[in-house]
Amino acid sequence: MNTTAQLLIAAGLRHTKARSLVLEMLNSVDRPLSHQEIAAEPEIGRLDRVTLYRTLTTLQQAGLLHRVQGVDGVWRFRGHRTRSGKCGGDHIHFLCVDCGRMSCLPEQSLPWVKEPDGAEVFGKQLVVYGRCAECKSREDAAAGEESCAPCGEDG
Amino acid sequence: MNTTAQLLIAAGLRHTKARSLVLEMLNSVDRPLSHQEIAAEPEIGRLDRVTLYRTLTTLQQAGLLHRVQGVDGVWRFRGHRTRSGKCGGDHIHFLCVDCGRMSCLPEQSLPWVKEPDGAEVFGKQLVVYGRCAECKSREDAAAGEESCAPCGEDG
DNA sequence: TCGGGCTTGCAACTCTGTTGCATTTGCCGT
DNA sequence: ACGGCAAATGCAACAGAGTTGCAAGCCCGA
Repeated sequence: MNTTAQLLIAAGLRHTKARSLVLEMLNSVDRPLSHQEIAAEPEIGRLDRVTLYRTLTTLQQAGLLHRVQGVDGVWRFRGHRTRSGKCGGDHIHFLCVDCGRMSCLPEQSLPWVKEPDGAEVFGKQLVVYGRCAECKSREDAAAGEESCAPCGEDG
Repeated sequence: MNTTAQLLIAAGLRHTKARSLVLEMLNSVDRPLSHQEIAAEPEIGRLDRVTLYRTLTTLQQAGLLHRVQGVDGVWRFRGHRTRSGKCGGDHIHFLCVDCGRMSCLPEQSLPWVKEPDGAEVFGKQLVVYGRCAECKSREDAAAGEESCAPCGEDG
């Protein structure tokens, strides 16, 4: 019995193939992955799309994952217990709008926010978006051929 | 010639019916509106969906609007020049996950964020989500009939 | 007024995510 | 080990946001 199975059982969930695969994968990566990225793993890609969505929801509700949404409207999931230690998700995230990869900025926590009068706050998320170092250098290298203005948001 | 037409022309855009209607509406409301909410206006609802999407994009790129995305994945647009003054969009937003209304928290600006090494930042957005005062009191009143646990994110 | 080109409308499509239902499977008690 | 049942999975169909291609219409400058 490996750690993944233990985590599932400890969370009061049944130990199924889908859950093992997904949890195993998300706990082995140090950034939040989208449904698409997760399904790119051959083993997981063989699962039904719906099963994957439901598995992710189940694991998240059981407290084994957290999820963040990018400015592309896509949810990304990350295991709480990754190789580099625990990750509670309570920090800023960076999304590259070119390659779609999201990364955590764990040293920068979320600011305190005063909620509107009478409102109840469930959560908050701060997403910084732009171009990651890899995409930037790739595009800078190709800039000689054609200029492509970065389409800034919040104009 | 009213102010809306002047704004369009000053931005280098043609003065068309669709753009006037949309800009007029967004500049008369003090919170960001989704495509759906904008199309609920009878005059605007008569426009084609695609036209409305394209109009919003055009106005945003021309710097007359800014847009924010909620945790529901839907973009919301707000005019820069509303009744209550200018709004640059550089503040925290609150989204009610019950009624879907987004509101600005103008007195709370976004924190400074250190971008990852080598990355280029286009923008950032901080969205706080929960239940607004109205929805909360409505649900609290109905709580006697059936209890509905708020499904917390980032579990 | 006229014509070029930007804008709009229409149809079809993509992508993310959800719902209902039948089938399969994990798991617990025997 | 086995049987039953609830939970999990797979399948089909759907919903909603947003996009693309193309033809028709409208703005606006000449």
